Parts: sequence; C-alpha cells; structure tokens
Amino acid sequence: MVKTTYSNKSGLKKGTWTPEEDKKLIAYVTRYGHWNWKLLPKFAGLERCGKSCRLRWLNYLRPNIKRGNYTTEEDETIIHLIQSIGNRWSIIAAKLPGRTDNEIKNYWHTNLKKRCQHLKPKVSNSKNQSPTEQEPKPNNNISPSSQSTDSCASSTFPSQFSINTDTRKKMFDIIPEDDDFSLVDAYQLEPVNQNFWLEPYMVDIWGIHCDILVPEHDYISPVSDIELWSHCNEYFA
DNA sequence: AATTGTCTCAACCGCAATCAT
DNA sequence: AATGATTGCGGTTGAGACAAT
Repeated sequence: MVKTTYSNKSGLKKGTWTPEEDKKLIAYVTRYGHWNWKLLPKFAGLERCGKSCRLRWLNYLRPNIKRGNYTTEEDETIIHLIQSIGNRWSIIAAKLPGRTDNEIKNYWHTNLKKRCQHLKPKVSNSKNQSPTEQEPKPNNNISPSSQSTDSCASSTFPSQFSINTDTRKKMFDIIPEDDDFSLVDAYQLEPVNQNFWLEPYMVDIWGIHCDILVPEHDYISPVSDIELWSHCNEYFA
C-alpha cells in the first residue's frame, strides 16, 4: 500500500519514503529541529520538497507516535469529538496524544464511520464555521519568542530551535535561489559567512553516511548524540 | 492457482491562514 | 495595504495487502 518512489520533472522525489531518507530526516530534525521546512531538505540532503518532509516527520517519524490498536476510550473520544466539532482532525488529534490527524482521519473513514452511520455530527465542516466559533489558531511565527502550539513542535523541541528574522534573512541572502546545494559540495566550500556556517554535522547511522548542514550556530540543538541515537534506534528497532 | 473486488493507509494536492516584507 | 512566502489543514488518490470467488 505504498506509492513507488519516483522523481518529478523538477528532480524532487515523490512517493514512498525510503529508510535512508527517513534516517536523514530523523537525524537532521532531531538535532536541529524544523527551523524552515522549505530549506530543510537542502540542508538535510534530501531530494524532497519541504512539504513532503514536514508531512513525513509529523505523521510518521516524530517521537512518541502510537500506531494502530485504538483503545475503546480513544474510539469514544474520536466519535464524541466528531459529533461535537465535526471533522476537525487536527483538534481531535491534539486530544489524543501520540495520534496524528492523518491517522485519525484514515481510522475514521475505514473503521469508525461504518460503526457510526446513525450518528449525525452537530457540526458538519470546520470551514463553514464563522471565525468567532473557531478555536484560536496556533501562532506559526518562527521567531524565537513565539511558541508553536503544533502538537509536534511544542512537545518535541524547545524554543531555541526556532530562528529569528535576521537569521532567516541571512540565509536567503547566502543561498542562491537555484542552488541545488549538493551536500558534498557544501561541505567542501569555504563558508560564505563565518558567523553563519559551521562545519557540517556528519553522522554515520546504521552504516549510512549522512551529511547535515548546521543551520545557525546560535541554534544548535541541545540534543546529545546519545539522544539522537536513542530516537533513531527507537524508530528503526 | 488465478482472478477479481475490497480495504487500508501513506502520500499528494489544493486551498486558506498566517506572517514577513 | 499589498504582495509573496511559508505553514497547516482536510479531502482525495492510488498501490499493495487481503479476502472472496
């Protein structure tokens, strides 16, 4: 039930993620966080779009994700919330630690919906709600002072993973728009700005060599190599 | 054993919201 | 205020797994 991996015309991979890609993404995000999903693939050495990386991380790679085996309590919670707020999967997922909106959505469509055909939701669709009815949206600002309420970001990474506007500007100034940013090349290049680039971080996980660029030295993750290994090994156990 | 139909779920797509400039 | 970039969300797709014939 996986989609075969292929490349689109822009050279970006699509379809199923390979174990090697997973390892690179885990290694990078665990160490540096997701400071910018658009740029992250270049730094992590992935031929994927940022959107794909984000989805993969949030739905399958981040720590503490529960798979399958829904409890009766979880079933009831989902059904209750569907009835009360409609198909607002992200809000429902926030009520079920370890569950992702995508997984809950699939679970609802393939299991619970059949069991609940007789139930009518009180709210049909979140997009029909007026702004006053909606819960406050999380602040997605990635400035250091802001804290995303994203179920992953807030629970997984401390605020020092965020990146401020000046840093972001520096990055856009340094990285050419059309730079394919080969990691090997990047490693061999002289840093453009010593205050910005550090030595690429290189890890060797399960015999697969991963070259990772450091986003900004002020934002180096406090995650230790032991923690990184712990998470990676937990996922690939 | 082969074929067909159904189920499952990872991944994609488009759009809206939010934020920075 | 306008515009562009980025992120988040929900709907949909499609290919492998499984069951039925």
